[in-house]
Amino acid sequence: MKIGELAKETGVSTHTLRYYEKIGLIDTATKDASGHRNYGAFELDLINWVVCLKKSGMPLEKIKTYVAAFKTGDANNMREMLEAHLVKLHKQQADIEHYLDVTERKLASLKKSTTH
Amino acid sequence: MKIGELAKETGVSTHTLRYYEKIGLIDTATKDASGHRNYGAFELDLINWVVCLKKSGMPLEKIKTYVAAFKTGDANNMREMLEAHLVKLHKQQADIEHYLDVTERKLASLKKSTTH
DNA sequence: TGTTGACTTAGAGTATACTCTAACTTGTTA
DNA sequence: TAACAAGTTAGAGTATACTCTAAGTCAACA
Repeated sequence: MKIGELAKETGVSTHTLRYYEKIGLIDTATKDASGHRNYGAFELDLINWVVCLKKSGMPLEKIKTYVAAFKTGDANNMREMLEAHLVKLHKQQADIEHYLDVTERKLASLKKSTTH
Repeated sequence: MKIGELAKETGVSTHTLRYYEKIGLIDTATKDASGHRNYGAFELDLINWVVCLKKSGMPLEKIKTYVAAFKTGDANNMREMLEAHLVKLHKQQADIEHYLDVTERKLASLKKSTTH
């Protein structure tokens, strides 16, 4: 799989994929005969997981640490990070519930005041 | 209420409050005899609402638009924005549910592989 | 009255995460 | 074989949102 296809599959632009390589978030890709990056299922999974972490609010530096723990097989560290991440996700869930509540009440009072 | 107290009440730093004023997100505060910004319940509510929108992922530019609609009394625009925001919040809720699921499964498989 | 802490301004600096440009090479199709 | 799309690099530029600095003013207390 070339970089353009990986970009399509993951929704991450080719620019960003090269950027992730540059900052050391992902390993330097192996290159084919013509010097083009070559990716497989492993990279596809990795990028999708990175996207999942990033979208749930983890900064790239922390994702980098997680990926590094994965690469060195540091399961303890990985488990710790995932557990901390779960806690954050649960907090986000509660926060959003609260924001939904506040927004819904705001909207309701807005509708009320404009119909009278 | 002076800027330091508003900062304490809202959790937004004095630097950031002045920044919000500078970018036009909030109006230039009235000043007391010694030139210090003076805030009341209205500003406290406004900043708390801004924090709520910001924390639920709305960029400052959009918040600015909302606040502007509020100032001009454009209830239609406000309602539209709030409804769009609710949709986004519901999407976020679903996303987080998904991320929780993925993370929990990741953690479970990690624990499994390290205990055997 | 002196010192401490909070306030003021304009403007510079920082952090995060891209995003784009220029100049070039390679692969595929008409 | 010409042209066009997609790949390569190093490095510059952008967007968002702060965050801090310098130099000064003001208010309250010992």
